[in-house]
Amino acid sequence: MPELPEVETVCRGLDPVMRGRTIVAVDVRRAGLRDPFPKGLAKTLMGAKIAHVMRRAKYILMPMDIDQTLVLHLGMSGRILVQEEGYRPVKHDHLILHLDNGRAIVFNDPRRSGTVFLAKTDSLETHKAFRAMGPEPLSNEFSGPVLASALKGRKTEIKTAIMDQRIVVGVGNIYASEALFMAGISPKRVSGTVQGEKAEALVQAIRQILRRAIKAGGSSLRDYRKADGKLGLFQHGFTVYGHTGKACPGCTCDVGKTGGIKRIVQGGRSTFYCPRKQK
DNA sequence: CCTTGAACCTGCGGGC
DNA sequence: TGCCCGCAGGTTCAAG
Repeated sequence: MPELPEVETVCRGLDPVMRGRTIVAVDVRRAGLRDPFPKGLAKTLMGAKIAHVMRRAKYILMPMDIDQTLVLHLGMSGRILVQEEGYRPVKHDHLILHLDNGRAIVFNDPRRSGTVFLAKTDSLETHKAFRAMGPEPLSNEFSGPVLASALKGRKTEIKTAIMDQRIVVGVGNIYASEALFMAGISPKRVSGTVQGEKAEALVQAIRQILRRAIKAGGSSLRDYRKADGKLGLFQHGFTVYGHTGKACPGCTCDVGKTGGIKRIVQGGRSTFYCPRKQK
């Protein structure tokens, strides 16, 4: 499910509710998700005060006053909702944090591809999960030359490369297709050939698409919800994702003849693009 | 080191 | 109605 815009939206929804709050009860409803929950998770969290909520890549970080940071990842189908006091758990609610303001923070994930772990706050960046990560796409550390250099010599197709979190973080299957369309680059292009102007265009496209998606509160296809339970709206802003056979904007060609937007599979994932506009 | 493909898990929609 | 298939926003691991 969630790519950078969705995770960012969830963090923005959680922060005002959780900032400075103390965890007064922890409901661990199964042994783990993709990975087992840390040993003694409930005991560790009990009584801890959350400093604030922030995002790194597609991870949600909750640094606490115990020198540890609670780290959550939503995987494919995860959501985190703010509920009121007296909330009754439903199917796939796996972890619930009760706060001293009466709110319940509920992590629900049907496919259980999400994860929850604890990491030392002062050495977060050296944690296994973050060590090899590429730059944040919306930061100054991400630029045409930086991307070009990361892609140099790579043989994989560009679509696969920009979803590789070591190249740049936060871009997933939807925004990869959308960004490549915006940049006019074929998803099948050998990534090492994306240099110079092409790399610059792709960087600008990735930034633009992610910013616009954040403004819309992310994209709700099936599972994803904002922390208040409402839908994101950027799915209405897709140009190519899921638009197989439709004309792309401004395309004057006859869709009946050209087939319009095409769906292919790369690395086991669907890719959508316009073979005429993307080279 | 790079690249590829499979695996993890549940749910939904389409075709028969 | 039921069954089977393919598909779904991510990451990790093994093997070549």
